[in-house]
Amino acid sequence: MSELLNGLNDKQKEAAMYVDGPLLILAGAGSGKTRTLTYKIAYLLEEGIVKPWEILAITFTNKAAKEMKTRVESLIGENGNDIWLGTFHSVCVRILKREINLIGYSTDFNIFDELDKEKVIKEVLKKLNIDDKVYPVSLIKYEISNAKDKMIDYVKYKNDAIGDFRKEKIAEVYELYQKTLKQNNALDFDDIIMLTVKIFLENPDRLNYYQNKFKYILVDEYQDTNKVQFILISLLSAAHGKICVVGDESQSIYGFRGADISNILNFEREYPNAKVVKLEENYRSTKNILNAANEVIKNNKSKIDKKLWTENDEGEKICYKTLPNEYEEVEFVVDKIDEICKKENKTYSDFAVLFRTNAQARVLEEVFMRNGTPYKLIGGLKFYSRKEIKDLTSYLKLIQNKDDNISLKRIINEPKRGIGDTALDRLDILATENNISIFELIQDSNNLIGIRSAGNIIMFRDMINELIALKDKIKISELMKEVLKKSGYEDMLNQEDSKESEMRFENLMEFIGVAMEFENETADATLADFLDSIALVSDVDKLDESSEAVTLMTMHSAKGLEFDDVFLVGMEDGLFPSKRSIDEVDGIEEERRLCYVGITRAKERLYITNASKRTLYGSTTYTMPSRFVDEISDDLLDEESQENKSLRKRKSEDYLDNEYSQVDSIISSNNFIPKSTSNKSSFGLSVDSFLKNISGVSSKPSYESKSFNNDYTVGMQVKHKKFGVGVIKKIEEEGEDFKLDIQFENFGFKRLMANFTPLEIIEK
DNA sequence: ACCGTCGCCATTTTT
DNA sequence: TGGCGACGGT
Repeated sequence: MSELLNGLNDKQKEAAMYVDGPLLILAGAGSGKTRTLTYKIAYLLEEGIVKPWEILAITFTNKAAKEMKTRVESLIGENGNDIWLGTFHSVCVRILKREINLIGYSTDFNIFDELDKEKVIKEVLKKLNIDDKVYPVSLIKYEISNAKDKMIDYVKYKNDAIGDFRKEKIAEVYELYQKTLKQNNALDFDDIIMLTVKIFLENPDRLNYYQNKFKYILVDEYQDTNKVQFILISLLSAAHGKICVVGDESQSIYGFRGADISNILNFEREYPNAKVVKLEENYRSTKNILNAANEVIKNNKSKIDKKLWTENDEGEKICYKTLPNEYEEVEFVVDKIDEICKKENKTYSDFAVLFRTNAQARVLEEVFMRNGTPYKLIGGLKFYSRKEIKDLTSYLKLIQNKDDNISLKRIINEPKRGIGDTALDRLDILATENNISIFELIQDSNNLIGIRSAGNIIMFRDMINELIALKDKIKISELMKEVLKKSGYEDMLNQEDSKESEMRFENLMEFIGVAMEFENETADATLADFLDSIALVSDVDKLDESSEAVTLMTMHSAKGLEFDDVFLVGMEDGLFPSKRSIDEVDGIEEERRLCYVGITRAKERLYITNASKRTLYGSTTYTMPSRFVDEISDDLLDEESQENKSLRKRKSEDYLDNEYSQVDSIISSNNFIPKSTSNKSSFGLSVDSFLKNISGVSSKPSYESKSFNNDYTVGMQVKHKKFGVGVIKKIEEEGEDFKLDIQFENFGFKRLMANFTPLEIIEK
């Protein structure tokens, strides 16, 4: 036997070496799952059991795929590139690029993101004269996506809907939506998987080819696979059954997206000869943290019998703290981080703050910035959904795929070229009538007779044609620069000459930088490849562990990651577990699994916090601690936290009896605040400040307001009382304030808010 | 055609 | 709270 596997424990070794048939690895959090998978691939290759290109390995994120690839390479040498290693989506796109013409799409296809999708649905609703108040876009999006996850195309959906008026309506939308996508030669996320399966089902020879090609299949995070993904994997492994899936049902947190936990629970039923290996030793966390996780998850009914243990130390007790409001909650976090950093030899990247909803991110950002604590926020405002990035992408998508009407509509009048809605509507109708794309329609100037902006449309068309001619002659990054020049986008931003337009331009430059990086990494990089790659990246993929900053993200995004010290913030019933999950039995179980994921991210220390009063979505409420906190027994908490726990329990009851009703009665009995209209009183006082006046409680701490300060310029030398001398590298507008990126001589890079930071200007 | 303003609405998680 | 669409004025 090879020495290769010496780095594994017995169970891991057993899992790595079993390659004869279906294998289910039940891998608890922190049990060395990725390690086992990596070694398994290395073992397969080194033993000569399969060739690299005969391995199909599917991970949950691109980042995980990349990591695995490098690790395999460092274990066995240089041929990791030939392995088919990627997410379900990236692997399927790769297959579709070869096979999609079998189902009547062309290989130039574009991938539509959520925004494109919504646009199409809105258009369809309008065309079908369906009221989007009765059938909201969000609902339809969800219905279509759900159907596709279950392999239900619009024909079947329509059949199933007979007799149900509502469903019949939705079926109509689904049908036209799908036809529109096809006409645009575009796929949405769900199509990528569903159509791949469709090709296999309709073309046995193609299925056969890939069945023979992939002699060994591995799937990571198996608990998060949905029905179509299950079918895909089953089809591909049907011939030889050489399949290894790894997962942990306790970490299944994507049920809302169609992930089907029964895929993993019933694996042994699907594959009766399957071998099962349980990895139960945890290498990540202290005993206290692990016990807390175990205590929480044991309240779930549906789980496979499995208990994590560790030989690590007990570690510190868990800290549970309640703060008056969400601002002070985060201030506590920031102070704690500073305190630990000072005391111990830790860097900011050892910390993570995890939260349930993205809406919480705003306060986190505000307080971190004000305090000068470097942070990286994952998710939230996505780079690729910024207007300017979407615009440039739309140009590229149209250049790549002339049938993409959605992209064309987005940019035909961006920058403004005097082509308005009336003209566009006419083009749209005409194109639909002739069954061609809008871009094709405007190739013939005769089609534009009678349209006032015909001249402008012709100029637009010629410009795009020129860019199309350039497409294969120059590099992607060069093409992007050409687009910005020829389209007048660059001129538009220059003319605007505001802080905002400057920022937009910088974003575009950053985007071009991404393209350059792509060109360097990928041999023969085509525009299509680039567009696919940006459509399929997630925010976590871009997480840079090396940069010294605290990671702020949702618990969902945190899956698969680990940090020394973890803060779980906003642990309040209604927020976490979320209000909407509380009624559903399975809902609360999924939330509990999410909590389990959150807790098990921590290696050394775990902080759990909540605010007794929280303002979210514009309304302020008094909160109750999360039920998950109750599930952690007292002996795992430090003394102060135990007190807080019992106090808070009583206190929240008190709130309901006394304080809350008191405040409530003041509000309702007082004529200052008209209940029906808004939360502003006739004196312009918000409920917040009103409450502050009567009770001395405020949800936002008040800060001394300084005069509005935007005297700073890039390159200026400044002095901060804590960080000393530094140079301003970047200024970004942020509401009425400015973010300043400053490189300090002794304290490194910081991001500060101009209005909250006392800075002395040393030199201009 | 364009731009600004108003009011309504939802509001979990995302490959 | 804020994002988005509808509407109306220029």
